Amino acid sequence: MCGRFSLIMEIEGLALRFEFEPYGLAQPPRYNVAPTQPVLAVRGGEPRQALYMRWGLLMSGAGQAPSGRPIINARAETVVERPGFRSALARRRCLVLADGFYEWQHDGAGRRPMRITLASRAPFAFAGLWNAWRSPQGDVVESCTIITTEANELVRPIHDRMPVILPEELETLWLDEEMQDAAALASVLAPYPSERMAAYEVSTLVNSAFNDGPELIAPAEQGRLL
DNA sequence: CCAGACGTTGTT
DNA sequence: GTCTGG
DNA sequence: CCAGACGTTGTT
DNA sequence: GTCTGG
Repeated sequence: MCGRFSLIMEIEGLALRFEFEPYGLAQPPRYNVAPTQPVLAVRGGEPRQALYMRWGLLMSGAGQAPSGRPIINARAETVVERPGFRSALARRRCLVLADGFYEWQHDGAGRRPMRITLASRAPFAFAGLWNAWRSPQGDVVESCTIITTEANELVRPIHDRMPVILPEELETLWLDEEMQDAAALASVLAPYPSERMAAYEVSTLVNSAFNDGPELIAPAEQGRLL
């Protein structure tokens, strides 16, 4: 799954790479983005729109409170058929920007945090869905979820699920609101190729969502490399 | 019809 | 909202 | 995802 | 164990 990630590049670089206007967006380097925190998302249209959304989709109740816990992930294998995701998949797709994500490898009693990046170390986009929930007071909360799929060969020793990273050439397709072919959308939600990714062990400092700094992405002493 | 869930992960 | 269960 | 709290009553 | 908060 994907429950923690990083986004370190400055906003101007992200704006060039993902084709949005950076004005008004402050993006401090984030080494430990956790559920319920704001994430930088890009929506389709001309031009594309970048904004912050709360991570964890608030499933809309009938106007009162959001129902249940926020949903930080959606399964690619079932997202097409789930009622709760249906309208978001049709009309509210987005990119969630990142440059690495963390998975905890469980062995015996222990747990080792691993950081997984592109081999190039370039930033990338998770396939996301978003939602707008209006509170009784009239406030609109925009929230999003990250789609997951089965792990590729690189990630499988660490964990059996991984987030969907969109190949750069498919980002526009994912954001295209005219695209309504469910089979075509589902085919986009595939594991990213192992040979273009890398993984290494990091310090358990990343375990606490209160920690955030460059030391979180430093390779662990005598840590594993994949 | 209304009421109540709606999601994932991991662990057992 | 939209779907399932009663 | 992980970390950390988790409860009431009455009395001070 | 289970729930909430980040």
